[in-house]
Amino acid sequence: MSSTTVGIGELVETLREEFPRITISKIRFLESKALIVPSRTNSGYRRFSEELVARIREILRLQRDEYLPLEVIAKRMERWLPTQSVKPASAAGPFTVAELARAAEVNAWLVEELTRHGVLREGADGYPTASLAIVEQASRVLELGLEPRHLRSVRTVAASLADSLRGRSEALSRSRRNSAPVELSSLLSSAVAALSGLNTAVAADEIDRLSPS
Amino acid sequence: MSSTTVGIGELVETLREEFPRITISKIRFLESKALIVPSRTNSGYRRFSEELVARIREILRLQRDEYLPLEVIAKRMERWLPTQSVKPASAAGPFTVAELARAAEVNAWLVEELTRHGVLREGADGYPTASLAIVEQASRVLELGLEPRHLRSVRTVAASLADSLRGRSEALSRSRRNSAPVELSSLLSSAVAALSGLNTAVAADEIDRLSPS
DNA sequence: TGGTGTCTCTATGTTCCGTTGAGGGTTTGG
DNA sequence: CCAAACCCTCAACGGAACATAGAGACACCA
Repeated sequence: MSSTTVGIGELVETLREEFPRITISKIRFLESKALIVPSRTNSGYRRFSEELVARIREILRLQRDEYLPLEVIAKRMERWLPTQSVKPASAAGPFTVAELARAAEVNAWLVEELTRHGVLREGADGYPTASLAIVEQASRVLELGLEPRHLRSVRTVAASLADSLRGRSEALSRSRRNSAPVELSSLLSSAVAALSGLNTAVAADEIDRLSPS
Repeated sequence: MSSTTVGIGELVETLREEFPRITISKIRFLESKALIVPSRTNSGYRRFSEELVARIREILRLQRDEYLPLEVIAKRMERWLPTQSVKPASAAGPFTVAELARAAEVNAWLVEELTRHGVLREGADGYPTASLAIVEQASRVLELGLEPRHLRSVRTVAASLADSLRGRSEALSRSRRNSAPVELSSLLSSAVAALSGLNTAVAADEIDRLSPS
């Protein structure tokens, strides 16, 4: 129950490895912008849980690698990471088809289509929580004219990606000093960013192939 | 040879449809930051070619949708779009395997692997110019531990994407007042951004599936 | 020729992203 | 119990990026 927490000094010490320019005042600044909500000791000192440390890493990474303004990061993170520990979660699974469709504001048939094509996976007790984000994102893509069947391979890619990242994460964990669980989600973000660059390049080539200028 | 050009007033008029807050002074500002280099009449008036208009659209889109700072946009665009019309192009195809490997600073075997798995396509006279970007992006992805074979499906997705976008582009062109070729590359960027959101969501689900917390 | 469009250049404004410093509590260990 | 190290809040400051506005002058078209 009682997971470990660190103070702001130790936190910055830890983060400095990956983000050399981090400072205590920047952490406080992030709190002032409501991107993080550390807990406090009785005397008012901030305490940072492991979860929160991971969240901060992700915030810094989004800022560094994707140049996102903090406001946008805040919006993006509120979907899938708790500010502190308890999340009302826009909605939590497992879902039924109807619940999922309702939560994502799409037709039930879309959920079924996505399932048929393996984009969504249905667990024993229904669709897992992550399904909601998937449906939402998929519907954005489909607005562009793609068909659900075109999305089949997304699952395939994701599976190999996840697999290779797990391996990498374990390797990193072993090589580092000690604990530092090396957040999978952080690795994942980097990987997806890289993949999306590749997607762009190949799609550009594809367009070129079909209608060479 | 002599394609049409527009003045700065007409340009802003045109862009306002998609970017309501655009102003003449912002266009001049973009030029001052070297993101665009319009040609000039003898008397010094700016003239904007269709190509350049497309480029400006893309700049504004990157700024609006992906929140990129102008400096980053500049860097990103210098790869694949001409500032004006002639591009030195970091290198232009068609390439041989060796040339491509050299330009992308990778081993020749990687080029061959990528070809074997359909990520790269070889034209009659060699690898097309777009191949360079593909190899560069792919090598970034592979650093994360994926294997070339995992990238197979990237081409598949890109192909359906390109196909559906072409259809959409034609539809849009027809429905709009007149010319406005509706830049494929701009549509493409939006689509890839959407796809990358989906990738993230599915990969997160995949990680969750393998090691449920 | 006059009205509108465009030019350059300089000044001003806004927002984001922090940093600094004053003034004052807390913790730890010798 | 006291010093050194750590942490707190709050308000002021600062720089860079992103524009906007206006003055003064030339260009273009009727």
